[in-house]
Amino acid sequence: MIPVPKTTPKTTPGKAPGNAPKTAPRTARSPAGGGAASDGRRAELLAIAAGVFAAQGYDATTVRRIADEAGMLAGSLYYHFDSKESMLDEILSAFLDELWAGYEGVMAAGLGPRETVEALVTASFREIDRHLDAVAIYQREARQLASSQPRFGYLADSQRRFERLWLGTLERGAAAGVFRTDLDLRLAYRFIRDTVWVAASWYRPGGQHSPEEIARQYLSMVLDGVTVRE
Amino acid sequence: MIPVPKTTPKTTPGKAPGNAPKTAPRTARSPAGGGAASDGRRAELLAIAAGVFAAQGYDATTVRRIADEAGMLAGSLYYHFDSKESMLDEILSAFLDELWAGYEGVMAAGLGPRETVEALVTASFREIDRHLDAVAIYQREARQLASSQPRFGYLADSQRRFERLWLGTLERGAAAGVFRTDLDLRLAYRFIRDTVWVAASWYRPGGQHSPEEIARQYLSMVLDGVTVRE
Amino acid sequence: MIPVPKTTPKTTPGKAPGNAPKTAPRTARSPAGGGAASDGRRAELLAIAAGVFAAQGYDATTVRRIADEAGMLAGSLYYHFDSKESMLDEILSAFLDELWAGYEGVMAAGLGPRETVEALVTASFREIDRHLDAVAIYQREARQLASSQPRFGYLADSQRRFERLWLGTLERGAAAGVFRTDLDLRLAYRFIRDTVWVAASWYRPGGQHSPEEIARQYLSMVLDGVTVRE
Amino acid sequence: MIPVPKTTPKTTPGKAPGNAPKTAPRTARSPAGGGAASDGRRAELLAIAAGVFAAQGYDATTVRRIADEAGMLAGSLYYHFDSKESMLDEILSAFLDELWAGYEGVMAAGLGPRETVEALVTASFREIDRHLDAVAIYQREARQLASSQPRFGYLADSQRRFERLWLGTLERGAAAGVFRTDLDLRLAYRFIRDTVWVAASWYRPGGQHSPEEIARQYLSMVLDGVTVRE
DNA sequence: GATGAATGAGGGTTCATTCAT
DNA sequence: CATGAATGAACCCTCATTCAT
Repeated sequence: MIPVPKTTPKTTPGKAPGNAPKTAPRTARSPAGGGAASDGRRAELLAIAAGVFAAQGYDATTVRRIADEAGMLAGSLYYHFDSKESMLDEILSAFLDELWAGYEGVMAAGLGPRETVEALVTASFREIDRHLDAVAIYQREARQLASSQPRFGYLADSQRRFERLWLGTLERGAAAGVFRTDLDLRLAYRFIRDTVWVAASWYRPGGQHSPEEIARQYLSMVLDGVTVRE
Repeated sequence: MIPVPKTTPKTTPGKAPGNAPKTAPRTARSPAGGGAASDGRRAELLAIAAGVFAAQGYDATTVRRIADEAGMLAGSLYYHFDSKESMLDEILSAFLDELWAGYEGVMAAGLGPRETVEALVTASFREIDRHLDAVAIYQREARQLASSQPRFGYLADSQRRFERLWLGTLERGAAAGVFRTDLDLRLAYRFIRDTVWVAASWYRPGGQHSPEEIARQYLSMVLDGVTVRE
Repeated sequence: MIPVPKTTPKTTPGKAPGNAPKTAPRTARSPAGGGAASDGRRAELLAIAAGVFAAQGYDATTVRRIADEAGMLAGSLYYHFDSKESMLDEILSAFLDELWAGYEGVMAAGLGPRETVEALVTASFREIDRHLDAVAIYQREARQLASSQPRFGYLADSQRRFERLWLGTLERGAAAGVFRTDLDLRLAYRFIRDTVWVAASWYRPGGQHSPEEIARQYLSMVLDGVTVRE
Repeated sequence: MIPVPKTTPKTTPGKAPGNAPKTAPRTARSPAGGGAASDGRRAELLAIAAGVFAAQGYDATTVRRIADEAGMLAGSLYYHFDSKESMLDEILSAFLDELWAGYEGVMAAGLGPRETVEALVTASFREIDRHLDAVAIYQREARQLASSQPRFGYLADSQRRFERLWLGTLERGAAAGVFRTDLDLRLAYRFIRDTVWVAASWYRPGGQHSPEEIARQYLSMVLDGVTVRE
């Protein structure tokens, strides 16, 4: 059994802390009480937007299309969001926030290298299951966004943090004699990373395999290979 | 050593045969000499376009940007190509043509399952090395193009053919006791496929590792796993 | 000393009589008490609106901006006013009403030509002092409003009435030998008119000079010139 | 007679030198030979735009309206200009360039204070005659543009330079005993400045009076007053 | 082969206004 | 009285594409 702590919602933002919470519409004085009422609508709209972004690509998605899907007019979206870009921003940063919450839970558990890898991969597949659209969008757009728009600098930050976390784990494992030492670890890192996340391109929630089951099989291949061991 | 036949340039179009050859400009008065003269320019322009498509995404790329990069005005591109879309089309189909030429060479060699997998993966990395931009474009745009534009139906065809080829090989290997039988083969197929092609997202030609070396390490991980075998 | 009667608030609308008084909210259930209660709020809102219109221009001013400044939401303004345009209308017509009240007081005093000019100019500067925003708005927007929107026809009426009043006074003065006769009187009229009103573009209430002091210096220049008389 | 040197087109930009010349369309490589061909069209379009801006105000003018007036579609304007704002920029800076060329000619002539004032006023009326639309636009929009858009900072620069030039001349005149010393010179400066430029609001080229004739009468009023000197 | 100028469709966004609560 | 949410029209601008020269 792979012990993965339930996604403990510590405060571990993927985005640098201090960013605006991005919750309330741009009212002069937003209503007291946390705005729990309109938050539902916001989340709903973001989910719709994420779906369209994931299906058509961010650039190819028109704001009118999102509005159509939401049963409103294009202009009405601007009551809830500043821009198309800010929708994308919220989708991606919400995803990264959750992802990192999960990862930190794993790291806090103090597991051995192999168990850490298993837990991280499992957590990743869970995140793919929960944030499929966001993951797909991330895969397609992150590189370009991170490199050309300061606003999305946190994507590059997250990337770097991600690499440190994984490389560190692999190095620990290699040093401990758990992982092979004849591999280029950077290559191995990319191998595992891509292996996991690209799954978002074909994974459909509610399908044949649960995220955990997929994680188990992926881990089995990654850790032990696809050939028969004599 | 993994024996992979040199990419034999048989006529094996990724696109269904019968498609227009897409070589000569559409002008009534095409340049004398059978288009051999301007072919260099065409290829040059396509390479430029592929570079921009790969870097910015197809939708985000403007025809003017391509023209700028080529030192001409946007309108001038239309002497060489029917449309932006047809540039994309040529880039992708040229890539698939070459890819399939390589794969058919492998299959014609009649190797065993494991050796076939090795040869296919190596051929794939060679293609990534030679057609990096096209591969990147393919990764990003293929799904959407295939599903929404009849013109790009050949992408879906190729995808299906690709799956048959790989699944067949894996099944042969499983039946022969070379590959593990406790895995969902479809999952394994996706695992290997993605693992290989996503490499295009970070691979840079002329870097530290040759395509063959990368292929060797990837195969080592895929086939034998990353953990130490006792 | 220039004798100018205190702005006697006679009922002398700049707008043609018969126009709606524009006081009470348009609601069926208007607040009890005859609207006296909310009149303060109305006036307050109009002052705010006038300030923003003057600072940014009518077109460039958004209703939201006014509402922000008033600490309410844009839609809430529509409880008090029919439209953005009607705010402008009220601001301008209130200003013109007061202005004409002052002018009529002057004319009723039956002064000589020179004294009339002095009194009119002084009254004008007083109005600039009291209705600075309205004057600035008037300067910037009146011509266009008057010529393109029937609703603002009273602006053109006022303009004509204004010209008659001034030209008449100048003609009386020329006939009486007080004013020079070698000038194009229409030119002189425009000269004086512009000279006075443009002051609104730099005048700030509560500054170094009182309106009366400014009027005195302006009159001195207009009547006697800036060169030294031998 | 007031001796005013013909507007000598020295290189005296109202805008800080080093600004882009703003002439050629945004071609990769603009045609050699100075682009004299398309410059005509640019100038034509700018004149049209200036006319509409002057008549309706910048904010109230739609790009479509300008295009209509030019017999083209709105989008086509963007082949010639970067934006609506850049049209405004070119109109205003071209006007200021010419104005300052004229002023420098006057100052270079080394006239006495009174003659300098006469020459400056005459030059101003000439500029109003030649650039009526630009002057009208300037009057209406300059303050706001200068204070809120860095791009139009040169408007504020010009304003300051203008004030120095005029105030200096007035001070010289006062010191020389030509102008009255009992006036607030800053007030006198504004008086003359406004008096002249607001004329743009009613002046129509080709009308009854030539710019020089209007200048003469204005100067007569400003310098000597409208009352009869005994 | 390439340019210069234009088209026309559409895209993101703004904004005055409405109205149920 | 005021809010929250939405409307719908219009706006500036972009861009693939065309075509006479």
